[in-house]
Amino acid sequence: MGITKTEIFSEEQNKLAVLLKAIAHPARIAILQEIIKANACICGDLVNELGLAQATISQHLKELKNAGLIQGTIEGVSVCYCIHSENWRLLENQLGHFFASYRGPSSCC
Amino acid sequence: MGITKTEIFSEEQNKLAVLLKAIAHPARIAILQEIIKANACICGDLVNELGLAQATISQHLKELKNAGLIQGTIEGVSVCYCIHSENWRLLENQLGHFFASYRGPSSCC
DNA sequence: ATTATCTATCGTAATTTTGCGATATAATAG
DNA sequence: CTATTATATCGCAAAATTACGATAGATAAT
Repeated sequence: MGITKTEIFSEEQNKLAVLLKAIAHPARIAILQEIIKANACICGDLVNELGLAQATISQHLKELKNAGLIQGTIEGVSVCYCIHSENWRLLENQLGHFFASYRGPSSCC
Repeated sequence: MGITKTEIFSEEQNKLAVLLKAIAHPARIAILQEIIKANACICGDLVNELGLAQATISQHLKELKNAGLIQGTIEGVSVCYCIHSENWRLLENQLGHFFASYRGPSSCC
């Protein structure tokens, strides 16, 4: 099929999957790391830093923006991207809880 | 294209992306939550719990196993799956550092 | 106004993902 | 040995993802 059966899962499971999918690509991980490293936001610099075409970078940025992980403000001709701090912290917490919910090895395996 | 350009990214970025992709699906999130909840490992119970076909569940389990997030041991006719505690903690830490590397909002945006 | 620069979008092609029926494999039961 | 049960694999179809050239839109510079 190629279509995920979202109806049978909880809202929380679906939302977490969407956010994780947004990060689950080396280019988008690299973009996020660059944005974090530059602290002040960068923009088309990403095209120079990473070895991807401008259209590709723009598309990845759009996906990260759609997921709410980054936000962009127009700065003259260029666009300044930075982390959406609130959503970033929310995901950080949600993932923290998800991983911490596992409490050590069990009897079998 | 449809092919990710892994050559231009670091080993760390690629590996993290692979692990995140493994979790970035509601069915696999649900499977992991079930395994964690059952503490002692379950197996084909997942087919009953989630509303997916046996072949589909088996495929998701395979992906989680390939990513090293779970492990399965044969228990008679059935297979017992559980969290791979070491790899689980490794990913937990890696993600923790990734999210914590962001240190609050910047000047622009 | 014209030009240059930066970013977004469109269209397309290759590839991957998702889901499942059908079937194969493996282990236990009778 | 045969039947039963549990899981894995195969093959397929639909859909989503990835990447990029071409192009459009918007802003600044001359």
